[in-house]
Amino acid sequence: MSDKKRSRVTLEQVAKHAGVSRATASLVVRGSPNISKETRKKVLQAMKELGYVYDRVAANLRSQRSSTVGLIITELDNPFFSELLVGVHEALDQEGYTVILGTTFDRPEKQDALLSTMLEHRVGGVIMSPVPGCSAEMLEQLRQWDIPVVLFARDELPAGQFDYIGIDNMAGGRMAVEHLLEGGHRRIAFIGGSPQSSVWKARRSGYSEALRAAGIEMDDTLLVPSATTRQGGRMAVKRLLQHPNPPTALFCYNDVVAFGAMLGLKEEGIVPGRDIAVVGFDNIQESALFQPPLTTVAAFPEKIGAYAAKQLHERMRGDASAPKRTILQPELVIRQSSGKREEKR
Amino acid sequence: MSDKKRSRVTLEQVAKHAGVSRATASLVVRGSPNISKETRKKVLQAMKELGYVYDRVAANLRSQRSSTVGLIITELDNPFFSELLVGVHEALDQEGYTVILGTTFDRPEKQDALLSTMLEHRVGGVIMSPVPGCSAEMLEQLRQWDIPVVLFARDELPAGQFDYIGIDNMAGGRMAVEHLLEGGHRRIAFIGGSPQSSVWKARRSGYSEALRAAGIEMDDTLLVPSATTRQGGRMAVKRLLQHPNPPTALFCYNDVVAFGAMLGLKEEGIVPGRDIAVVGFDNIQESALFQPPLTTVAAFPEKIGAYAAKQLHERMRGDASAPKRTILQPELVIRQSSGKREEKR
DNA sequence: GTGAAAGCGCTAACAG
DNA sequence: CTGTTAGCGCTTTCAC
Repeated sequence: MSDKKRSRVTLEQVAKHAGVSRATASLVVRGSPNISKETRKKVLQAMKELGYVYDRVAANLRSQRSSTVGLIITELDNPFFSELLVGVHEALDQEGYTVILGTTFDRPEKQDALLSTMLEHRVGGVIMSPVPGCSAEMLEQLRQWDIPVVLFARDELPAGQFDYIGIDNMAGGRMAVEHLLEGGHRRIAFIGGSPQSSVWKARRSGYSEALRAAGIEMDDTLLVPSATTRQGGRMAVKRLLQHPNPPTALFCYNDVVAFGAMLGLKEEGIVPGRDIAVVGFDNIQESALFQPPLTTVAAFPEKIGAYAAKQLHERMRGDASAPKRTILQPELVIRQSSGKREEKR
Repeated sequence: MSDKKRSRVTLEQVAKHAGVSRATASLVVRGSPNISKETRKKVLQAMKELGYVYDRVAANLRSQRSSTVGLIITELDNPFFSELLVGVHEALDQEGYTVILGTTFDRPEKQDALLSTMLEHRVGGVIMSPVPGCSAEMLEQLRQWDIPVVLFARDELPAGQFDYIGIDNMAGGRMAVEHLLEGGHRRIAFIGGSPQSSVWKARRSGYSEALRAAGIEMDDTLLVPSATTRQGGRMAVKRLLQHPNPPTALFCYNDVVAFGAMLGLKEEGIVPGRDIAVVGFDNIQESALFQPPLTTVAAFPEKIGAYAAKQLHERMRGDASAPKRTILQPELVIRQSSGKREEKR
């Protein structure tokens, strides 16, 4: 908390300087059309001379509106999320909102704390990627408070209560595995990620479904969860290599895990894309540049972010219709890590 | 701007419910010690029952303090900046500040607009990575307004006017080039980045100095600026390959450019780390995982961010000493892209 | 220790 | 078109 007390030039002073009333000056500031050209000019002049800065906080307090929105993200070190952030942020910015940023690092307490802080700061709405295990109290409070909340990228919260923007993770998982099946693979592992998360469950369903459709029996020993990091992927692969009957292909929870996995493979002298096929998920920028370039399922983070911003904007403008789920379709991007020779750009 | 008008539970209501005055309730909320245990309990109880949420905005307005700080970053798609963001954000958060985020995309007008918005939102201070060509007016206004501003990562603004945290780019450039010289290279190009930027100039000075010290004549045709992106690095390399007397080593403006450059080289059948040496700058996470792993100059983004946050905090607490420059020392991280066989971890 | 009154900088309603 | 009055939710004197 800052200790400085600052003296602001107030509208009052501007008004006095321009020889009008405070109310008139207020109208000018807000660009009301019902002001004579001359008065406006006088006031604008006075503002400039005095170095007036509009006090949006005071204005919001008085008018009971808000020009800020809260943006809660889980982690920034995964490029998927920073791309997401770019998308939302840019869109919100364009709508004229000021964004208050919060990072949960995937900790529920942190998320609760951030939501509280944001309420205290009178945000007009919140866009968030929820952590698994979000406290019920907090949700209840949000609902009571009835400030619009848009979820994105993950839907850990009870479905149907809030708007949600995300991609079809199940379809994505299916696509990835079908691609591997087409490549002739029969033993396909699903590695990385946390089984508690809704996203993991969805991708895993897609995986299972594709295998089932191909008449392949599920082998739970090929399910190797891990931290959602490079290191996690690396460890998962090492464990998998101990397997008596190891897989010939890996479907990775996401691209970051896939990078880690490929790193681990290389360390063991196994060449991804030749000795073993690897598919990721997200299509973050690096995936095109990794060696070998990563075959992956594109999840369009920036697009998701932009949609989420748009949805929140509508809610904040009064749209009170039932919560809406917007599900984008993922796309398979075939590169070399899955052993195919085609290159799709 | 949200249209919703919300009804908040006010302190007044809490006070009434608890049978005390508003002032007393206020003291309780802020944890004043001069309150009897009993009264406190009553008030806390009332707060809970009514679902009271503290209105920090109203409080700040009245007390003329601020609990928010503005954080202005230039681009998020470069991991260097997202790592920087993590560092600052986390530190600010720990000090109890709420952060308002802005992205300039390296456009001066955008930066001006963001600063204005932040002033309007009564931020108590600003941490920013300035764009080249920051308007003089804005600076003047900031100074007049006299809200603490801490610059980081880049110092485009007139030196000595604001606090600055960064690394020694010149030393970094020198280290990179000296390393290449030790590898026996004589024709070393400096590619990527924008010559207008202070960072570019500093790295370039280090480059020149190292060459001069080695008695090598500068060859300006080996200076190939570009967009600070992978694509930029890729294009720069392609251009350089047309050179009648091409370099045997590349010092890249930063890691992202280096990745692009290596990509471009591979496309031409040239193997970085064997046929040509490549050194980057920043040491972002990916650089350890690229193929070949990138030799680079570590710039410690998270550390810079944390320092910047700390510095701002002190200013906001009233430290009025002269502007301070904090320059961290970079470190060379040798990996395979520069042709050495040692691996430093 | 607690209460009453004033006011942060602005907007909203209503007069004129 | 412009001015007057009231008050957003809180903190801050200053009494008691």
